[in-house]
Amino acid sequence: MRISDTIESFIKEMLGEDSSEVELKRNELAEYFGCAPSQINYVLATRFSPSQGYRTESRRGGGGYIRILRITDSEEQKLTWLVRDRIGETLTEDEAVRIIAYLKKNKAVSDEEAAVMEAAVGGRALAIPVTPEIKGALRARILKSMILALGTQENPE
Amino acid sequence: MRISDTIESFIKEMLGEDSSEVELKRNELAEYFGCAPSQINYVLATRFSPSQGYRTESRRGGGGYIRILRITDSEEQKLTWLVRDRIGETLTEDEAVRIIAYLKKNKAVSDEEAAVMEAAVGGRALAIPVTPEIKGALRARILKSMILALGTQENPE
DNA sequence: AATAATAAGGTCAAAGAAAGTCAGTCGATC
DNA sequence: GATCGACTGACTTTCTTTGACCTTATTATT
Repeated sequence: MRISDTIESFIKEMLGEDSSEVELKRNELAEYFGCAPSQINYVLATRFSPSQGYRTESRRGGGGYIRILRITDSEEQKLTWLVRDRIGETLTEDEAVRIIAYLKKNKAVSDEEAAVMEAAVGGRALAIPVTPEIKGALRARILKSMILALGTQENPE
Repeated sequence: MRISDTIESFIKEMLGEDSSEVELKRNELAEYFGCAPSQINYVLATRFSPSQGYRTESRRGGGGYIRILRITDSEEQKLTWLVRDRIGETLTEDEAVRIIAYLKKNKAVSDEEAAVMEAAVGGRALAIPVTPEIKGALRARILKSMILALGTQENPE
């Protein structure tokens, strides 16, 4: 039996029914399973990557830890793609605001990110002598680019 | 459990709801938590820095103290204003990228926020039939708006 | 008043405690 | 026999904790 699989099961057991989050000590776990600590990282990388529906946080130093989180309901990415398809060639400011609010509500972006995005497509930013058509197109493109940047930012996979 | 975290909570507890200021004795606190006095300084440095919305004053000698103050409109903002003044009426893509890198380096924005910002002023977003002049002005305005949004946004602590 | 003693807090470097990285070994499979 | 997944260990980076020494303020002494 591959030890990686054992560790994987163990963690998934812990995540189990209820909690969608588990915290562990890398060294303890490694000792428990009698393997190299770095193997834990291997397991995380191969079995708990974002594309597999998990996210991990960690901290080094004294009292360090590794936290594994199940990405809850259909994952930011899906939202992202959906929204991206919903944005056409042009966009009013109102529409943009609504879309950003939606992203925020669904935890696809943080409050800060949302603020940045709104600023980028807001009236102040685009107060410039171009036709309304161009402005609309601009808004759509800027928002798309930003959302896309978010999506491709994380997860080196 | 990390003792630094315990001390952090303790202080935040004291700051609590109402008071935005708390005064304490370094040695007393250290003894109370059974740690080296200098650890208090460590906690202050890592958890109550200006960029985290706090400022500290202190005094040595007999009757000395350490005072911790929550800051309302802050230091980091200063960076923000500075940069904002540095951005003129127009901006090339290269300049924008450099400014964003600067913000990132100074921890004024996170990696994600930087990515969003770059996307907003990047070539893809602004690939639209307007003159280079307008594009430059647009870039400057969008970036300014976004940075400004950051400044007024934060401080949920 | 000048000085000495005492009572704080500040600094910094070093040690310790985790976790991360990456290149490379080892089998199994194709 | 080349490739792929599992696994390891040496090295790196990050965060925490401590202690020895420094600076500054107050208080007591002459």
